[in-house]
Amino acid sequence: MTDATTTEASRSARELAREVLIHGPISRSELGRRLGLSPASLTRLSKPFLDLGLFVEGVEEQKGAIGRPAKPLDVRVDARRFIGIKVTGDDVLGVATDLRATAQTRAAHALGGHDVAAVVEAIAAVVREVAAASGTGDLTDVAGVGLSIGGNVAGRRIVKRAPFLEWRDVPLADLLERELGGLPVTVENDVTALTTAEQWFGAGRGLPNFAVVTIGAGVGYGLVMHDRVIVTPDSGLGLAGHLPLDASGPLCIEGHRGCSTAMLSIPGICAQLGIALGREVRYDEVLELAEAGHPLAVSITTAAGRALGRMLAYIANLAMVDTVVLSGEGIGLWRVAEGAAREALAADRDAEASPLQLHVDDAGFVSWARGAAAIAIEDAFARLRLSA
Amino acid sequence: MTDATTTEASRSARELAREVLIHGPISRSELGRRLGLSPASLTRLSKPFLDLGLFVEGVEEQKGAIGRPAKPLDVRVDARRFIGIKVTGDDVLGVATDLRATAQTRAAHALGGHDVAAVVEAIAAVVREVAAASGTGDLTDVAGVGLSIGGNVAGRRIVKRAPFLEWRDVPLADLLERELGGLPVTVENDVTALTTAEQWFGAGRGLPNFAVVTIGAGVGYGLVMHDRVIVTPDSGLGLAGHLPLDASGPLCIEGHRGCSTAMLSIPGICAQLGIALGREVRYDEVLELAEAGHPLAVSITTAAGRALGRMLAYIANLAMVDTVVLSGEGIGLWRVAEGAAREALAADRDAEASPLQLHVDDAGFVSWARGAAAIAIEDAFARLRLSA
DNA sequence: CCAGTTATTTCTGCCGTAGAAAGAATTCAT
DNA sequence: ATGAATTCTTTCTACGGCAGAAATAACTGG
Repeated sequence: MTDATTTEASRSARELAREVLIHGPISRSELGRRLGLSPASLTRLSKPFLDLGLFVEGVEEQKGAIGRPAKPLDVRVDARRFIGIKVTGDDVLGVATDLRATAQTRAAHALGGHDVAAVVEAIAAVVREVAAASGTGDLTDVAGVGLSIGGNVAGRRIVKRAPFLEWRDVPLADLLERELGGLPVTVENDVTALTTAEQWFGAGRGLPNFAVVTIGAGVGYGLVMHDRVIVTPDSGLGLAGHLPLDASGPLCIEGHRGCSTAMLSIPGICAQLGIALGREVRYDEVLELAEAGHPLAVSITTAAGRALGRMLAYIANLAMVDTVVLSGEGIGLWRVAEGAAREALAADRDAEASPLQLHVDDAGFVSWARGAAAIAIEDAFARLRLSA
Repeated sequence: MTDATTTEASRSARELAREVLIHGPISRSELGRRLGLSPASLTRLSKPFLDLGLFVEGVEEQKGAIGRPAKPLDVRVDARRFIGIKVTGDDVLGVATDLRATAQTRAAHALGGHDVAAVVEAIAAVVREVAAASGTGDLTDVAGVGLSIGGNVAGRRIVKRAPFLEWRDVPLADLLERELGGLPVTVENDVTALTTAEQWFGAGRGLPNFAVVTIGAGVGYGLVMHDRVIVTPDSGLGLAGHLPLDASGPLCIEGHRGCSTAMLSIPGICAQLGIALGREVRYDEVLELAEAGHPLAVSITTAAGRALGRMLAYIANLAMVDTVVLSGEGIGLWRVAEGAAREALAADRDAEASPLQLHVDDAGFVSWARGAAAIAIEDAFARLRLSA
């Protein structure tokens, strides 16, 4: 794979690639300031990326400025294609993306069961489907496949524990690479993957420190500090899913009263209204009823908003971040509960403290698959060899 | 100050100094492994420190090992002296320390009021007193003075806001440097300083990620991630001082029910028992009564322990650390409330999660002054010039 | 058209590091 | 005891990455 004239990307080269991916188009002189490098170094470092066709020199914009106009560097977003897949207990959702994890096509398959071979086959089918619907339609020009999964993942290859799939120690990357003829596959915890996507391409783009809260089947939590996504051996255990938020709230399935899952997750909220109404309710319906002013729905979503606000206060005060990104397929709650959340946040936070920046990523389910693609992109850059 | 043959310490030199300070005595080969440098580099980098007399080559220990025994590097702890000062609203406590912030002498003065000039004079008096009682007794061979203060500090020189002293925008470092004849003075928030001391010389020694919780006049919180103490513009506002921990707890002075200050601070705990007994109680007395089984004291300290356990769970889950250091002059609470705290921690934390490591620094008030000295030491190393 | 300004490239030298090999100080086996 | 093996440290040399200076380029505004 690696001939004699290529070498592993240096630290500076990797930082350059990251900066252009996140902030491009961006001029060499601006890059020099950000990375603390001289203009000379920028010329040298960017050359191999231009030669490879990964970077392009954009046209100078910004008229009116004095002096020679900059020729900003940017990634050629269609230089590579990636596929991101989110696997839940019920289905497989896939997207084909460009180099900035922008989804171009999507596809989904329902899962019949949790048998490993069957799931691998379903994933492979989704991969082939989204690949066929994008680019040349050929799998061979896909640069990588990312897989995101709710659970604990080791070394980006092995699923240690996935409660929704009832899996333990499944070498998913190996299995899928075999199935896909050697295409590089990377597996990561879903919240970690989504956090990476927000950091590189989403609402946390370029921020050195921020947290991510996801609302969906459960409540997820991710943290970025010093430009790095925090991954611990406990990542994927959903430790932020059972924070006590409301001493008079309902119980979750594990018996925690008013915990984040009971108060904020889609099943938690649906169950609360369902019990009150004596029938099953869909999540969309809860939100619609709340918007229409239905007293029970309003009461439940307002309590959820207050719980979310309190959770945000805990995060701001303990993780010491000034920005939180809200995402997940259940983030529609924000539409009806933003007021209650902001009120509770303000009550639990010092008046002199700098305000917490909140960003909502409302792409819903696609965000998860996009996160998987971001992991594949990160991996592809880590594998990159540049000519000397 | 800087002659032509000296130059600013390189990144590797600074990392070497830090590693030896934290882990010395330590052999060059072990240092090479830790810092990712070749043995050759270690020889080169450590030479200027040996020439300056800051490092010594220890005697080889550890018999029984095969091969040439290592001559471990260590800092010469008495090569420099530092002074650390903690300023509260009521008094000034100072210690003289060696290069590892080990306190050798101490002194304290009560403050009559909060007038800036008077406080500066009191600090200077404490500095002179501890200097006179240690080393040569001369101020001139003190390498630096560190000051730690409860409040918001800018640029390690200006006190932006110190509620206990009722100060705003006091250029304390400048004032004190003038008073002390140009001796370098560094000012830092007390929790940040204490956190640095724990990281370099204390219970968090060498850990890349951990949190610090202090119990004292208030409740403090510090965070270390990726080997760096997290400092935000909000540091010193005491944001973790009003976390809701017990919905049925007492109110704090700002009206938060069952917040960390109400449940855990020395005044909070004394007030609870004081109200119940109808008389003033000292903190020591509360702890003694609780140890003796006094029902009210036990009830109050047990509730405090439960609140502390819950706070630790929030920290572990949201700051994503696996270690917490407990410190502060009120940490004696741990003696009587450890059981309740650990129980509450376990209840709020997933059974599969890795256990939270807890370290108690029971040096009490001296820890605060030691923190100030650690800041002075950190600064002295940052100022260091090495011969080329 | 020319001066002023800013961006980028080319050239050269320096600094920090690694690699190889030598040297040093010990243990272990015979 | 003596040599072999092992491990640590130093010396020497070469190289990669970076900065600084100067040259070149591309624009604005008078």
